[in-house]
Amino acid sequence: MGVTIKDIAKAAGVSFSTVSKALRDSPLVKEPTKKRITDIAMELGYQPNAAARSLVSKKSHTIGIIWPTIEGTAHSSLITRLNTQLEQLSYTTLISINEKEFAINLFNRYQVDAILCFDDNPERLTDTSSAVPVVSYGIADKGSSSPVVDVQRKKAVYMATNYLSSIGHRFISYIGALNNPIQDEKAKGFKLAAEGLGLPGFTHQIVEVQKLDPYDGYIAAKEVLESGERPTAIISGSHDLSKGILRAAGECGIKVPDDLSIISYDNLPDDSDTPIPLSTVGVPMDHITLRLTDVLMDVINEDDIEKVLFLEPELKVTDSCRPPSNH
Amino acid sequence: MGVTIKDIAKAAGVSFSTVSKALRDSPLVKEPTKKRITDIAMELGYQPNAAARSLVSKKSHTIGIIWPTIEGTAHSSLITRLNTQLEQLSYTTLISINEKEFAINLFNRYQVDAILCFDDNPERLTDTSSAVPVVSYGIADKGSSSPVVDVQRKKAVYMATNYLSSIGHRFISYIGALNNPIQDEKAKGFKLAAEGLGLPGFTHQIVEVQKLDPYDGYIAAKEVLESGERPTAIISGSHDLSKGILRAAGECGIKVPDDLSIISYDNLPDDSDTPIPLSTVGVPMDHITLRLTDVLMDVINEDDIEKVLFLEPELKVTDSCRPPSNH
DNA sequence: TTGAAAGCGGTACCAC
DNA sequence: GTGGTACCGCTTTCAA
Repeated sequence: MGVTIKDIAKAAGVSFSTVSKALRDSPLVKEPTKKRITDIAMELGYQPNAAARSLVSKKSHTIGIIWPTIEGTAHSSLITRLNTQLEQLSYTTLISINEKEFAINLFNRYQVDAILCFDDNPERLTDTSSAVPVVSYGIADKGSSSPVVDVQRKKAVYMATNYLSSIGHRFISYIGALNNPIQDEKAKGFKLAAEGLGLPGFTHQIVEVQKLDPYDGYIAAKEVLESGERPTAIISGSHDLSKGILRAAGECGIKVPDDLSIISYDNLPDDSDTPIPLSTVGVPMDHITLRLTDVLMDVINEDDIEKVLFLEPELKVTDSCRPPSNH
Repeated sequence: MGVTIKDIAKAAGVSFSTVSKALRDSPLVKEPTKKRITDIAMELGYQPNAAARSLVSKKSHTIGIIWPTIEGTAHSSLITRLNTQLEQLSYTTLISINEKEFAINLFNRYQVDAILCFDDNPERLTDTSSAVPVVSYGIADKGSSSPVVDVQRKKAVYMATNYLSSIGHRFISYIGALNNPIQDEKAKGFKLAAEGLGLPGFTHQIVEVQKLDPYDGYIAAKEVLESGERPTAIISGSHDLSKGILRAAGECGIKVPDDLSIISYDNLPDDSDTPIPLSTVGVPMDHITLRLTDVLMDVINEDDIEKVLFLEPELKVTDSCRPPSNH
């Protein structure tokens, strides 16, 4: 097996406790000694043993992320950012794709300092006991005992719907998935706003897709736009869906925003991979990353933590939105 | 912090070494004692400390997977299967999305038993030194010192191309990505076969896409099929691309397989989410999973390991292929 | 400024 | 069958 501090101690002719201090850059070791030791460590390719270290220090400087829905690809971008951000706070990230309970146990055994759980199914109340603090990214749940960060998807789509009606739209469609609680939230926001408006002659429509790829948006939009009576505005459940919707509009000879307004639920910064800049609504990814790492640091330091943290969605209106032309 | 075997020992009125044995189901402990101890452990919610355990046993029963290209979503399905398969071998899986060198160091510190690296960039020769054995999934590379499992993407597409020409096709298009070495391999196989055929009047064409979503396949196929002279067969770089291609064909009034044959590069089992069953070529996902876990177990047990393991692609011909109608 | 020694939570090998 | 004890590699007092 690998090189230990004892090997280094022998090579440097000092005691192993001196090596330990030197490697942790302790001021208790004289500079020349320190340099000699670090040089030898480098040369020998020393890697500190995380097991031994976390055993004694009770800290691993590691965050465990539970991500059972890997195949959905939903959170990959957020996880990448979190990984980067945590690295800057000198934490490393470990991911498990096992289901919640199993992964929590796994990370408890590994003594990670905190766990972040992407739980698409917040319903189950089974609050697995965990010595390590757990933070969930999902939907605020009254019953949950661990902190939850909620990006208020319902509110986001609600805001978008109200905005579109406020500038005159009277027939709005929502295209999105309904097949899990997270996605369903968005549709709920749409329904809530549309039904709440109570405007005479106002029409709304929910079109379900199974996946959130551009392709699904394309298919759904084709159906919507080729039917007799068509909406003057579409709200889409994701950026990718919107790409497909844009293409469908193009093929149907429908101009955005002249004949059709589009708002996309989206956390991504505008990466301009669409023909026109899309109007979006949602909590910007950077906010999510920052707040999530904040909460993780808080639970690690046992600071006072609010049980539920609602992040505020933002509506960014661009050229993809305009009052309907017939008004 | 958590419950330790000493807490259990105290509660059960036995020594902590007895607890250790009982929990590992050693035959050296009398049944009633064992039961009493395991009951107490359960009640107290005992979780063995992985750090302590791997420190002394030098084994963690954990495999580290390095997956820097998380956002590409390419390997998610394979990773899910690996996770399941390894679980059955009583290994747990930990994933890092950091870049290779960093992740290797991380997993070395964590004393995982073996590392599996999804390295899309096998060119860089920097063979990071690792006390833990590393297995790569990628492209066989003469220089590499650690075992590589190669699914021979080039050969797979080569086989598909030759098959299509053997049944009479004289104009074949390849639709796929070229933007990384892995994807490029497939295009190389196509080119190699097409140019090697040396048939008079044989035409081939490579159409590049940036991503492997159905949408990209749709766009590319539209272009190909709407041009004047069009191919009688298309080989596609992925299952998802093929879905888009099928749709494009449908919209252009081109019948598969009557007017157009399609073979898809694919490792997935037929999940029949296409209107007609697609012909596929590639190493079946189950083979990959099995061989990969085999190799991992081998390196762990220090069995003799072949440095390079080529897996054989299979061509599965279904109703999406047929000789061109004008022949 | 350095070294010695006591653990951290387990496993495994001894005695009894 | 059970308990005692010596580690695993490291951090952290406390003495020298």
